[in-house]
Amino acid sequence: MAITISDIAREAGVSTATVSRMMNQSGYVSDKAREKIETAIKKLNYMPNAAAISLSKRVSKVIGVMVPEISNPFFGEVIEGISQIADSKGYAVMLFDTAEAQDREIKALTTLKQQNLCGLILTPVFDDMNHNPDFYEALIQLKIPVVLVDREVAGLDVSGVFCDNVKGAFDLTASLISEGHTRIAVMAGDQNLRLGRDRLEGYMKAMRYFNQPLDPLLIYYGDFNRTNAREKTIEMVKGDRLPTAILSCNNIMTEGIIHALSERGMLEQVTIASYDKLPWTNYIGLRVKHLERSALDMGIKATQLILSQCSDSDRQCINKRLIVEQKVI
Amino acid sequence: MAITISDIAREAGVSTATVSRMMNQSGYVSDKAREKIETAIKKLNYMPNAAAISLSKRVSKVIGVMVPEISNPFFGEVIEGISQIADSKGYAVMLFDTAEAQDREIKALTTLKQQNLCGLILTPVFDDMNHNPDFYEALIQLKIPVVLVDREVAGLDVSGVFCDNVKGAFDLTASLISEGHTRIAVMAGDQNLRLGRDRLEGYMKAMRYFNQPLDPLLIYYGDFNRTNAREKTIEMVKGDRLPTAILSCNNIMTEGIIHALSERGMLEQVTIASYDKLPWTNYIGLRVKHLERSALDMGIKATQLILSQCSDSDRQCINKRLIVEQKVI
DNA sequence: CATGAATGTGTAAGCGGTTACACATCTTGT
DNA sequence: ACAAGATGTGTAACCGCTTACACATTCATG
Repeated sequence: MAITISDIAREAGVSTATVSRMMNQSGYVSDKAREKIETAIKKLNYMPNAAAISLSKRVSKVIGVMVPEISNPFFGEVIEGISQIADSKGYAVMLFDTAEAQDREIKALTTLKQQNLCGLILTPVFDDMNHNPDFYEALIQLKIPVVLVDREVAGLDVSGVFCDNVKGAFDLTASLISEGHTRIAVMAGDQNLRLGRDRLEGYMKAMRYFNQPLDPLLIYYGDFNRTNAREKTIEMVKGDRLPTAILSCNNIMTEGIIHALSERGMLEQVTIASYDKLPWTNYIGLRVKHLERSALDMGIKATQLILSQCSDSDRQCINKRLIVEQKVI
Repeated sequence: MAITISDIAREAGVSTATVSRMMNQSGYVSDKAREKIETAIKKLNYMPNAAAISLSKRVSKVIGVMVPEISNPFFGEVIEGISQIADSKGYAVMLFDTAEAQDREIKALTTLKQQNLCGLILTPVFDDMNHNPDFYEALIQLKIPVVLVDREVAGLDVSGVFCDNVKGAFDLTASLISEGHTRIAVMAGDQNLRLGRDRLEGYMKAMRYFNQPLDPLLIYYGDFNRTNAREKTIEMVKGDRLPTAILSCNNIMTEGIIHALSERGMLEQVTIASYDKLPWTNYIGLRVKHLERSALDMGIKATQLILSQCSDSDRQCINKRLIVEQKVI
């Protein structure tokens, strides 16, 4: 059987209340008592039971994390950032992979609800409240601090760490234009996601801003996934008038695009610009223009945001909207 | 305030004990009572408090997962597999990233110990008990089911999901030999890890088995990391007698090797065989011989193992050592 | 029809902490 | 020297759920 607070109290010759007060640095504890308790804790190697604490305090030092795809390196890095901070502050991380599926998202939320989590870091499957009302209703009912990562949800008043998607796509497109490209195709992402719409908008904005013709035939609608992007690219290069450059709205689709072009032996003929980097292109000297931002940093910032909201006992904190830097490389 | 079991008991006109018995399908509950309770649960949308359950039962439906590097796609996939099974069985996953650092591993274990986890899936930083005695001592003291993934620890009597590293490296090497290669270099992994030694052994075994000369100058000691492998490869190709093939003992080092060869314009001249696949090579039509195994499957198997041990109340289960399939592609 | 087993239910004591409250004792300022 | 606050500590109720135990029924059987 594990050592309990009563064991410590007995060993130190004080009451459990005093031990508890000292553990929580709440209330008064004399130096003498403190010392005796510390000795007892060391001697018996006492570790408080998290469930008991959670039950009486109604919160635990556990942060919930929900991501739509763990094996996406972007989220891998985000989680790494979260884990770094959480670990160092003595918080644990409870992870849920929603696999981009709404039902798993809902299910995860119910599991989560039973755990007295101190906060939730979330990248939702859908960033539209109307698209997913049950989920968002349940989310609000949780009444715990929530921090969104990467996908902003219009109308949901919680903190978040995002990037400026319009600007990012604008900058990438502008960079292509400045290199003299005129026929620039875009592989847009899922238009059900705000982020997908914003990036497409950034592209269009740049085209207009620099007085480029906006050819609707150069707009391809992918859905952020690899296979689909590959198929769409094959379609794209089938015609006679090849684009000279392609803007890919995320790194996974970029892989599909590269795959398709490589199959056709056209990798040299088309310039690719990718939203988010693809580390491996560097290993083979394939220059892919991309927008770089730090997923690690996004994870770190999100965790700091959550922790500050958790400790803010009176819950008076204003929700913060952090925008991370990103630059064309 | 959340709905508790007493609310349900009152609503259904029974005692909390009956509600609890019905929730746990333990003891007798009449159909009449069962029905009334079910109605009450639906009506009030009751969700039991995990901390309370954990406190009274001394276990929770939470599986601990400790991996040395989340952003490594191999572990990403493992976690995905774990998450799939855990989710479907109503278990939550508590994740710890040890970042290949012993101190973080130890720290994670203490956090973990306080959580009444029902089991732990673990890929340790060091697979040698003597190398890390404190950690393994603490691990055993946990007295919960442990399942190792990928890194076997000699002398630690717990379940695990592994692959046959000697055989894998042997097969890869044999495949290179059968293609007529004679000067086959090997980029060995960290020799502090059993898995590193085993893979090197597989290479040597194959060379001997097929009567190939075993040139010690063809053995390079990497440490499973990319940058190091790149540097070692640059060294390797500097000399006059180039190897015709390189066996890389993991996929991360393979990236470093490809990087080095690509820089030198030698990618075509050397055949690469990699322990574990590199999905992206496929996108650019770069044929890299590799050993394929399913990380997803390893995660799934590990979770099933943990769950079967958790439910095996009398803890009489023998530890199982599962070996996953792998084949040269 | 008596009787022991099977079935069904409630009471109350935990699980390991937290914390309101009561009750000291020690400082101050006057 | 004394009231009033500051400091320090213990008692016991409570967090929400499980479960041993006691007590009722109902059922099958000789």
